[in-house]
Amino acid sequence: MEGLKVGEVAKQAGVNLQTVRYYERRGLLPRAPRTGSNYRAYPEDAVRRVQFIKRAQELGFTLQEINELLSLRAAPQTRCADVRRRAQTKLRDIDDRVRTLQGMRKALTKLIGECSGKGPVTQCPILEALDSEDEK
Amino acid sequence: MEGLKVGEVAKQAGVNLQTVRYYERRGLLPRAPRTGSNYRAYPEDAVRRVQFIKRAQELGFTLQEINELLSLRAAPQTRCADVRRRAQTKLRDIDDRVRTLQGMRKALTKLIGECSGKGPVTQCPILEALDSEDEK
DNA sequence: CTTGACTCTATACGTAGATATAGGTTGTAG
DNA sequence: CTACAACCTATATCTACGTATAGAGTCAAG
Repeated sequence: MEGLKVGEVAKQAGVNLQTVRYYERRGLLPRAPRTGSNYRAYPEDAVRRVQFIKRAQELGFTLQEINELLSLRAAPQTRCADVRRRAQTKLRDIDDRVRTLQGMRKALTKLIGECSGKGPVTQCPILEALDSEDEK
Repeated sequence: MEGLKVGEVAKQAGVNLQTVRYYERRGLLPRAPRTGSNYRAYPEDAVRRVQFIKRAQELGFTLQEINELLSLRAAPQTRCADVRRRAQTKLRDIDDRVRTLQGMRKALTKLIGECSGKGPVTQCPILEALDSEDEK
């Protein structure tokens, strides 16, 4: 029989069995075609898709947002300008996140530097770094 | 009376009143000193701290992780090497997130480029971008 | 000295995102 | 044939993170 069974997808993607079915119900995975005995038969790339979802979640995207990201391919009937507009919105969102993370990154680097030095680290450099972000 | 009342902190930080108290209970905000009538009197920087928490949450950090980030100042008795080690762990975590986001960023940029061009976009470029990330 | 907006604690409820369980079917190894 | 694992649907339960409500105290304006 063609395709992966739900347990195989779950195992390969490193998630719980129920999670895969849950994603399908939520529409994050396309509804898998069924075998004669009503078993789900997933295409190979379902595993990649689940892994993508997990990664995106770690970055703070909700399942709803992830769905939007995943839908950003141009479906035949989708107006190109629309896809473009939505992609640009997502792009701005991502850039924001990157900027904030780099603020934190800088603060941590500074902390590590100071800490390998001599003096005591008296303040909370992460808070400071993000403050200066705000002010700039 | 010195300090901000809980409602002022909440308003200035743009969060619900209960959220501030909740963060205090969870240890994300230091327990505020109380006035004679048992009102919380927060220091000015409580607002910044709440804002930091919110930002970090949007980036996918749990309250537990945020607490760890906020604790990364060197308390007088904290061993410097320990702070350093923890900061480096967080730094790696942040770098991972940035890398994944930049993979997505690239994919979206590509999508936008293709879409402003002529041909139909048949695949899901976000998935593709992250795949190639994995393979490299 | 009352009224209204704020505070307190304690407890209940709500939502997102899973994860578990119950009761039943299928597929395969012995 | 039997047993056992993996599957099905439906429903219940769990965790993290809030948010709301109840019942009572505080404070400033009129």
